[in-house]
Amino acid sequence: MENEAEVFKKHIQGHQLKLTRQRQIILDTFLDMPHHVSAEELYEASVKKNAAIGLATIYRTLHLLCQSGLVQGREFGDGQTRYEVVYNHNHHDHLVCTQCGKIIEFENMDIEFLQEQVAREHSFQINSHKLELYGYCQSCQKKGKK
Amino acid sequence: MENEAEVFKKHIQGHQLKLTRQRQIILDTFLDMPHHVSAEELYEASVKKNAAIGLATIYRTLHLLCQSGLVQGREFGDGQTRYEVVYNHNHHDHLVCTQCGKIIEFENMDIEFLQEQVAREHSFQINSHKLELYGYCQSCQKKGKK
DNA sequence: GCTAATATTGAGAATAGCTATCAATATCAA
DNA sequence: TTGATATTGATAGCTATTCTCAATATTAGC
Repeated sequence: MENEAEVFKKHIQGHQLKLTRQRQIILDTFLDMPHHVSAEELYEASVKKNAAIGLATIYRTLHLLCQSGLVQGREFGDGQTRYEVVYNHNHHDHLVCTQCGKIIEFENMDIEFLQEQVAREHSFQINSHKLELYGYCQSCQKKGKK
Repeated sequence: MENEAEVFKKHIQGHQLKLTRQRQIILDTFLDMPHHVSAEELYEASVKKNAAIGLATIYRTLHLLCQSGLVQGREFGDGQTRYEVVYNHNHHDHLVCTQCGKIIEFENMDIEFLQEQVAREHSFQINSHKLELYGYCQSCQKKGKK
């Protein structure tokens, strides 16, 4: 099984792209961060490692990572796209706390199955889906009661 | 059972707001349009009825309609928010064709039930949720095969 | 039906997140 | 090492939406 860096390298080589210092730094930084980082957060973390990286390069590299199948972007309603590694990870959906912004991942095969069924009923061919449950996490519920 | 205009009027009166000509025109226009219109589309349709309406007022009135519980906004990944009437409508989710943009609504109580269950497992209190299935509708599948 | 207090308006400036542009630079196959 | 070319950072541009503000419309109280 290849690791993430190898997958990326293979994608680069297969598309007459070049493996630059910036791309390596950005990928390394991304892999070290928690899930669901925004472009801005990745930019700040990358700049700490190497002052000479532009925001545009962050966006360009994130697109590349998505195209290589390593990463996927999601919008959780706060206006900015957040990115997470999908390579070697099971598909999952999210619980989003609208109070503190916490994001919890969950997997549920029964829901996935029912989605397929709905699609069949409407002769729809599903490529991807997005399920988010918005509300209050356990600790924000407690805070609300104070 | 109150109609939409009455619900809106009640919301206006209960919040020391004023029932203006523009707000009435915008609500009427909105109710006459199909589901999932964008602010821009509503703006164009409203301007046709009365040339002196600004885009800012459209956005402001849409916020009001959402607050009154009549309307809800959704983002389907094309960058703009689309609005639909939720008052007097059952909750539903969407199949979105990424080729032609067609949006099909569906209801599925089993999925809703499983969502509640997931929330309970994570001690989460759900306020709302969003489920979209992206792919190709029946006619775009056929076009693809040509 | 007036009038005064105040909510609302339209126009355009401002903002946020992201993408395009371009001259300078780094990469890499030969 | 070199030369063709992919990439870069800085910044201008873009789109959807929100903010600002002086002018105007609405409405409660008389």
